[in-house]
Amino acid sequence: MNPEPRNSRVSETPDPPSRGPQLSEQVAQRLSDAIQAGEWGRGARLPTEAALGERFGISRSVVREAISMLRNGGLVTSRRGSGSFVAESPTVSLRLAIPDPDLQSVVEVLELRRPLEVEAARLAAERHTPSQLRRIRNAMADIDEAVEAGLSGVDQDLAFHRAIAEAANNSHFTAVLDFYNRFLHQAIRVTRTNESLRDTFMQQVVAEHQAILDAIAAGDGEAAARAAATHLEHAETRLRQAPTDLLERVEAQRGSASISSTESTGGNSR
Amino acid sequence: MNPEPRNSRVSETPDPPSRGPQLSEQVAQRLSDAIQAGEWGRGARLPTEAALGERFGISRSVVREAISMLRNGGLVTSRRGSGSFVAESPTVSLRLAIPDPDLQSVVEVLELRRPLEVEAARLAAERHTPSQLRRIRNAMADIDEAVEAGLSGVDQDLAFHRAIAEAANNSHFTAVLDFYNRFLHQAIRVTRTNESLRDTFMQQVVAEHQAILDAIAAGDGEAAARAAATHLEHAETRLRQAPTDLLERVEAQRGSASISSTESTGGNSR
DNA sequence: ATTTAACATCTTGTCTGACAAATTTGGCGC
DNA sequence: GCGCCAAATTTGTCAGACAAGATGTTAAAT
Repeated sequence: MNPEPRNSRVSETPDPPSRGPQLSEQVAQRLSDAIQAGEWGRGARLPTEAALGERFGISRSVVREAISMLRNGGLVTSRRGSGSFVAESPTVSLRLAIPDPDLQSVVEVLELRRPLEVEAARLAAERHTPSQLRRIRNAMADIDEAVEAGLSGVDQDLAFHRAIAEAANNSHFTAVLDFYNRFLHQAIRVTRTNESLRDTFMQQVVAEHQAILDAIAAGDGEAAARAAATHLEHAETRLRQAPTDLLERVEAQRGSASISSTESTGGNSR
Repeated sequence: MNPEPRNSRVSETPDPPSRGPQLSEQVAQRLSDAIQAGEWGRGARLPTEAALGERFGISRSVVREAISMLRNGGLVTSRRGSGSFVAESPTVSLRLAIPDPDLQSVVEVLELRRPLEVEAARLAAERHTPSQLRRIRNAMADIDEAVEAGLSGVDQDLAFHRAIAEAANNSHFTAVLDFYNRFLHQAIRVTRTNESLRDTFMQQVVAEHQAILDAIAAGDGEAAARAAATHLEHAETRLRQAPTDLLERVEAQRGSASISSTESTGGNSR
């Protein structure tokens, strides 16, 4: 029964929501700024949704959307019945678009990965625990097994490299390598499943893997680094040898499958 | 005493929302899964919020929250009046918590950064454009300027390293280094502002920077890599020389932020 | 007096309905 | 076919209500 414009209710507008792109985004931005300005310290409970709505002159829905953004950004956490809190450990996030992979972008990613894997191999040689070394060996055996079973062995290959990164005992290596693995997964698979190349390649790959493993087992960091560097250089060479093939296959796959993955919401504990 | 499910209103439940942690999260997960399963291809418009609500047996609010999560995760985009669409280029995200910096975590990050900066220096030597070299020189001059002005020069120092990463002409290097810079910013500042150490340190730092710059300017990738490696090893040494100082300062900064009762069971599920 | 149990209150999560704003669609005249 | 306008569609925002869970207070019990 009140067809008046929606903002006439505010006799004294507490804060005129400036017309703009997205109201909830503006609010999220202002809240984010306020948090980083230290208005509420780490772990502090921030005002209730109703209070924030009044403060910004908006409805609770918008406040909830804004807080949802901050929550997804890792800046706040919410507990039902209790409130929303500034995160104890704010997070920064690095995002990577996953377009249709082309040779250029794959090469760029490999360029970044190479020094990381080399260093990871060096650290793994120096720090690996017995169980970690065992896991690397198992991963290598899994590759053979998968290949003999006629599979591409891509997942097992990635698992091998991941086991090495784990043995470096520095979680950042696994995190970054996992991150870029999501990007490389498809591209690697494309080259590896190329039938004509697989047989000759696999011999090389196995030998190179063995060299890395031996160096790590021997605790020789320098040798492990060299072996890893060699392996990755050869991997790039192998990739470059089948560029047309790569592009063909990618093109064929474009229509149906959307390659991607985002962990928008974290893992469920149960 | 009557725990009748709140969904008794639905005579035929289209899809019983299983009891769980967060309803909207479940829906977001299921939507994410459906997208990755290819139910809707890239750029496709997904069903209206009302339709999704009916499909999952939930209200539009929850659908909106779920879609909001996916949107923040870079998986979908929404256009008012038009609909919500699967993103053309989905993204993966890497997240890093920024706790109160302790020596251990800083060292781990530096361990990851070192091979990246070394490789970036090598690539910069081989690929830099004249304007990029100019920018590196300017950044180095800015450090001196800032230090003479009594500032810490931290921002200028980071800008110097960033200019090198830019000259590598591989965007992933700048992205990852920027990412970890957010983490290191505070820690570096703490050590650098240590008055007693600054004078002697700055001479070393300037000399090491100069060596990197000369190698890059000469186009000598190997020399640039060596100079960068030396610089970063020394940086870690300098950091380790003032561990107590670091911890002191960090402790001093914690006071301002009210650290309320830390729930033992609290933890963070994400 | 201390511990335990019930209660009142507060806060976020979800539901429902409505309207606003922007886009898409269809029809109409030409 | 093309341009223009109105209607239908869809997301964004508002408003109010209840449910679910957490917190703090009070009363009871030992």
